Amino acid sequence: MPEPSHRLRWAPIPATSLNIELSLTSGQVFRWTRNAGGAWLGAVGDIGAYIVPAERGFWWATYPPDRWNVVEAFFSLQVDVESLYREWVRSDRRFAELIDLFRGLRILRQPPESALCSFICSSCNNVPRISGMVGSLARLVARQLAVPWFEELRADPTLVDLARVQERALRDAGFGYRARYLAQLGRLACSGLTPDIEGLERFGWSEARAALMALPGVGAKVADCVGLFAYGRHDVVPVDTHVRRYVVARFRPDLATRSLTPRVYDALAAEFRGIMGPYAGWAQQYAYMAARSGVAIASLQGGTG
DNA sequence: TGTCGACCTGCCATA
DNA sequence: CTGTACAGGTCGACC
Repeated sequence: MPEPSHRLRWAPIPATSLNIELSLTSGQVFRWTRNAGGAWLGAVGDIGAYIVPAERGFWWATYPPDRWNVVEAFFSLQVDVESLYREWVRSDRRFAELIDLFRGLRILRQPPESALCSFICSSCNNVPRISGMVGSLARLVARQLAVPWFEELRADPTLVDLARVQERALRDAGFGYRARYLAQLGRLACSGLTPDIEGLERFGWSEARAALMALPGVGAKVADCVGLFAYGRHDVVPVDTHVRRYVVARFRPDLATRSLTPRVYDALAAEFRGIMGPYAGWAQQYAYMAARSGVAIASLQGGTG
C-alpha cells in the first residue's frame, strides 16, 4: 500500500497525553485498521485519516489534505487529560491504578449518525463481532472515499445511507435482530421522520436523549453513547454491563442484586458522575476498560479510599 | 415500577 | 471437539 510520506505532518502530542492504539481499540470506534508499518487508517465522516504513532507525538495525513482541525477534534485534543488525572485521583485515590494502566486513553469525537448505527449494533454483542458488523455496514451502504493511499475506504455511514439496504440483506450479513432496527431507522430517516441528529447536539441533554431514545433500537445506553462519543457530553456515563459491574463493586454493593431498570441505570450513572465530576464520561472509559480487561474488581472494593 | 422472555450469532472458556 | 455462558441492550407484555 502506498504511503503518503511526502504529506505527513508532525503533531507534538506525546503518547502520555494521547495513546492512539488504546483509544482506537477501546470499543469506541470499530472500523480503524493498522497496517504492517504500524500506521492507523480510518475515516472521520467523509475524511480519510492516516496516523502514525510515535513516543513524542504522531505523524498524520488526511484526505482531503491537511485537515488538522478534523484530527484535533476527533482525538478531543482540546481536553487536558493531565489535569483530569489530578482531579480523578483526588476524587478517588484508586483511580491512580487505572491511570497507570490506561494513560493517554481519550474519548473520541465521532459523527453522531454513524455512532448511532455502531452502538445499535453493539447491543448484547462483543467487540470483534461489532467490528465485523460495522465494517459490513459501511461496505453495504456508505460512500466509497477516493483516498489515494487506501485500497478501499468507506465514509462513516449516515441514517439515510441505511435505506440502501434491505433488512433481509443485513440479516444475511449476520446482523441478527439488529437488522430490523437499522432498516427501520433508514426508512424513517428517508421519510423525514427522524429528528435532525446533528442538530440535537445543540439541545439540552435530557431533551436530546429522549429524542434519541424514541428511535428504534435506541435505549438509555445507546443514547448515552451518542451523547458521550458524538456530542462531546463529557459528563454522560453510559452504563453497560462492565461499568455496572465496576460501579456496583466499587460504590454501590446495595445494587448488586437489582436488575438494571431505568431507575437503577440512572442511579449508577449519577453515583459515578457525582464522584468523578464533569468528565465522568471520560473516567467511565477507564472503568470500562478495567472491568472489561479483568483488572481485579475485588481489589477495588471497599470504600472510596 | 419491576420482572421476564424473546431477539441473532459467534467468541471464549471449560468439560 | 460439542456445549454453555455471555457479550458494551432493547422491546413489549404482564404484574
